[in-house]
Amino acid sequence: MNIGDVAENTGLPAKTIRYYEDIGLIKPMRDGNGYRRFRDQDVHKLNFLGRARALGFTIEDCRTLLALYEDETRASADVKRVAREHLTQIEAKIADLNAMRGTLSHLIDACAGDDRPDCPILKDLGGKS
Amino acid sequence: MNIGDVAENTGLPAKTIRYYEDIGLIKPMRDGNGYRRFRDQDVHKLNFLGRARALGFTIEDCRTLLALYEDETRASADVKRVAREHLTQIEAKIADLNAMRGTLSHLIDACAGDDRPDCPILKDLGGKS
DNA sequence: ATGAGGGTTCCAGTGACGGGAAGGTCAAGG
DNA sequence: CCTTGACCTTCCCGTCACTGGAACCCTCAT
Repeated sequence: MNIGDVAENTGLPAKTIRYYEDIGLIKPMRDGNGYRRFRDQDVHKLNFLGRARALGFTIEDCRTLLALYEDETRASADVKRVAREHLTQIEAKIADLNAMRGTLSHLIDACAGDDRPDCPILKDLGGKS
Repeated sequence: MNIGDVAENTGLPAKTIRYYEDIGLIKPMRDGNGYRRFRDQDVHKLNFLGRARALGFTIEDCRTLLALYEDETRASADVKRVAREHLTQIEAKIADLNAMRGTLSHLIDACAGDDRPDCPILKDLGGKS
């Protein structure tokens, strides 16, 4: 399989696939003409990576998870720890965003949104609360 | 005021303040020795920027908001539009993160987290659901 | 004179790619 | 045989909002 077919199959852009090779996540073979040749195992890894990235894992987490995936002697505790730490990050981000949303929607509700200059949003940002 | 005092007053790192000057958000004066000299209006702008950034507005949004802030003839509708668009982005992000959190916590709950290799997290990422 | 503690500029790096240039390869059609 | 168009390759720059660090200047106290 060439990179275009793999891109279509995995849903990952060709650029991303090349990037993943660059940083050593996958190691496809090469044909005589220099084209990358992807075996099933490469495609499988890419699907793994795509799903892990979709769950928000960083590339370094993905590297770790992939290594655990390939290691038949892994302890599931190691996987779980990585996942739990990531979950903690996600929850922290959600909390931050919820705080922003709360403040913002409050301010938006208070703003007339007409052609007059008075604006509680700017008033708040300006510190005159 | 020199940059160090401004940094302390606003809570913004000196590096960030220099960056904001670089990209034209503020235009502090210069002393004879080349040091930046910040007037109250500069400090005020920086506080504005700090608060807007804390609400998650992009730098370009901040530029827009600052321009509106300075424009006595603005329409609050313009401010509100910027804020609403940002709120939409935030809500989209929250939705994404909530979806991730749901899947992740599900998988984490299903994982024994012991020294055995069996792991529903990896099984899911591997596509064998 | 020296040292500490400001300040300055400029360059490189972050994460995870995306855009685009310049060029090699391949299969099909005229 | 030649061309065309769709692939593929590498390489470098840009993103966003900074952060770190090097190399250097200024000021004041000892």
